[in-house]
Amino acid sequence: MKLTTRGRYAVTAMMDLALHAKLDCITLAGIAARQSISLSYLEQLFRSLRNAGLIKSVRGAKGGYMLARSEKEISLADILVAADEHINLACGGGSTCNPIDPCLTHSLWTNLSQEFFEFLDNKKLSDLVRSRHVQTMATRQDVTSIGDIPIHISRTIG
Amino acid sequence: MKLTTRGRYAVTAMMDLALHAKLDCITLAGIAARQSISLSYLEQLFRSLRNAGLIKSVRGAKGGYMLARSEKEISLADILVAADEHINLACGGGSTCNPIDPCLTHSLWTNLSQEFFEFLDNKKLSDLVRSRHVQTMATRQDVTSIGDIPIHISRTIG
DNA sequence: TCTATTCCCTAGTAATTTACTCAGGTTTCA
DNA sequence: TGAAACCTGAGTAAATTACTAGGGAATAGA
Repeated sequence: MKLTTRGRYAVTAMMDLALHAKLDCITLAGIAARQSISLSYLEQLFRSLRNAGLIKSVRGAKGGYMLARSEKEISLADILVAADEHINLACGGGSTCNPIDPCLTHSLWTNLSQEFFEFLDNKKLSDLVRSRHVQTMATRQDVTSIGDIPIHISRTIG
Repeated sequence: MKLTTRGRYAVTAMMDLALHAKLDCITLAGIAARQSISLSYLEQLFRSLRNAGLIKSVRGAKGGYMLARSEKEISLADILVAADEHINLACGGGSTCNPIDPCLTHSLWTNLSQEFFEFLDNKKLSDLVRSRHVQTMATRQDVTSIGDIPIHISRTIG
């Protein structure tokens, strides 16, 4: 049971938006630099987020992105679903499981998926950006991203 | 956020064990037939479940498998973890995230993983097999699996 | 109007993971 | 002894993931 990079990037990018696009829209290039995410990949991701109505875009020079609604009205579930990160543990519905003859665990997964969804839907973007850790990180990123010099530290440290 | 077939099979097979191996051990071939799972694949899976101490095996003719401990002492988390279905939403820890310079969402995923784990650890095998739906299914499978004729219904129905 | 900047879109692709199959063991009961 | 069952390692096709490439379209400012 894991999350793909896509889902993680989506949440990271949305938090970046919440932290930095308070008054004006911000560019994808900025997010890409701050969060060390490929620009092209982010572009694809942002199309999904935009289609889902979570963000709005301004085209052209001085353009960029900002949240389409308040931080309080965007949940983790909203973001993950928008990023095609379906919260669905259920069986695909192959020949071993169909409406007439469901598999032994069918209702188990259906119910669990629902519970997970509700859990994630109760975590709002506003809650996420409020944490101490995120606040510290955001300030640091504002500083270190000047000049777009990504800082890479070898994993062998520590 | 999804579960792989492996994790689903593991839970299905453990439920089958709980339902059918009450007094004596049961064969993998039986589980494979009842649950429409490939025998070879089940063998691999059962190796993991056995290594994790969830089931015990009896080799030789008349051999088979049974639960290694009580249904009440085996949780959904136990099964999923044993099946390599790690409950870990956290970032892999690439160059963008390390102990010194963690990514923006690092603690978020760590905490969420923990909450999901605890949730799944509270669901015991005994709870799962007690549901009405499972009881009905189990009885049906006892009957329909006689002669090992798998029943396949086209997905186009309905 | 031109040009740089930005979003927008489609298509491809290498690497990884998944869900198996295959081909043999080994152990035990009858 | 031989059938029934577990046990094991190796291989592999298909799907998925995490990107890259290469353009196009809209807009601000000169």
